Amino acid sequence: MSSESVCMEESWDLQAVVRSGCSTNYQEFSNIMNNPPSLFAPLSFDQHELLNSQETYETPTDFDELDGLYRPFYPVLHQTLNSSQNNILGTCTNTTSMSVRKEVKERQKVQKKKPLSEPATCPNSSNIDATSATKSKRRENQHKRVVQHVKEDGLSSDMWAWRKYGQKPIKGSPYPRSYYRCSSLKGCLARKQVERSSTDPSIFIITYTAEHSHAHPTRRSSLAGSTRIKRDAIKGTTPNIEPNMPTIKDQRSPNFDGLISPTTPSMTSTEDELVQNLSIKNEELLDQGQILEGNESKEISVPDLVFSDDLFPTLEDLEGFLLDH
DNA sequence: CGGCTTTGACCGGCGC
DNA sequence: GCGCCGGTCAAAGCCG
Repeated sequence: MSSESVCMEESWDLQAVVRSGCSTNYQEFSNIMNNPPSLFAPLSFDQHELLNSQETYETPTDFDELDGLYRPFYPVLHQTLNSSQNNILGTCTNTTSMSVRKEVKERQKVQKKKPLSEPATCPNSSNIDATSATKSKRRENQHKRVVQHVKEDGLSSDMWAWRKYGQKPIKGSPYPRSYYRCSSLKGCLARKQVERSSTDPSIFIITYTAEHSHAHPTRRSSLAGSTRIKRDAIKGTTPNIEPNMPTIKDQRSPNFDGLISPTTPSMTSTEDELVQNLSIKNEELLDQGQILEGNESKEISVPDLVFSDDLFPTLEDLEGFLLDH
């Protein structure tokens, strides 16, 4: 089956796309270079984003200069990485956790947090009408989407911790859609929808909306509840194949449980370390102001490659390495 | 006991 | 304005 890639972007923040996709991470590239891609378990969502985002670049930045140097590596890396995670059939991405952080902060300023599940993080938000905040959030979620088509075994490639909060039958599809929110951090706006493809039941359509307001969770936190999730994934593999749902109320049927719970944070130690290094390095760079987020951003932009600043302490070193290869 | 899933109810967007 | 539909809420119950 050929790869599918669907990108739903209705009012896309291209700048955010470019900035986020261009974030340099030397540590991760170091890991990539030091560890053959075949050693990776399925990559995280963010990692996958890093590896698929160069098509989105449009705004000329400092990255463009290096871009030409890095280009020869793209096919190689993509080939090897794709072969190592062929369970992901296609993806269209727009953001990474780096650019996400600022955007989420901005968003949190204008959203009134629900007192129970989402403690207020911004005191200034208290005077904002909750209804309008909900509206804007829904609208926003509708506009920013990342869609992945994965095989069933690819559902485990997402190492974020998700908590299911709803399931709805979707008109025109025999399979229900499950709704998940990030459970790693209260207040994280990241959402995930999972539904089985009506045309190819072996394919799951995963739609991510909003972004995580935090770095990748640690192994401990990301695995919270994974036992049950795995159990549910096993017990719930029978899809609902009743196209005409009995319309009782809100088109929801009792016992309407046809979709497996897709979140199985099966992280290998290598990937775990890689992700933690990525998060730590990003934090460090952010603290040092090496990664700027904004129109005046001067960040060094490398789409598919992430480098170790131990290996390449300066850009000259990096360019030298690349020219030698 | 904390975190998870389940599921009926509610809400807003949108098309007619 | 109305109804359909998708997305979310929240109470209840389950599980380790």
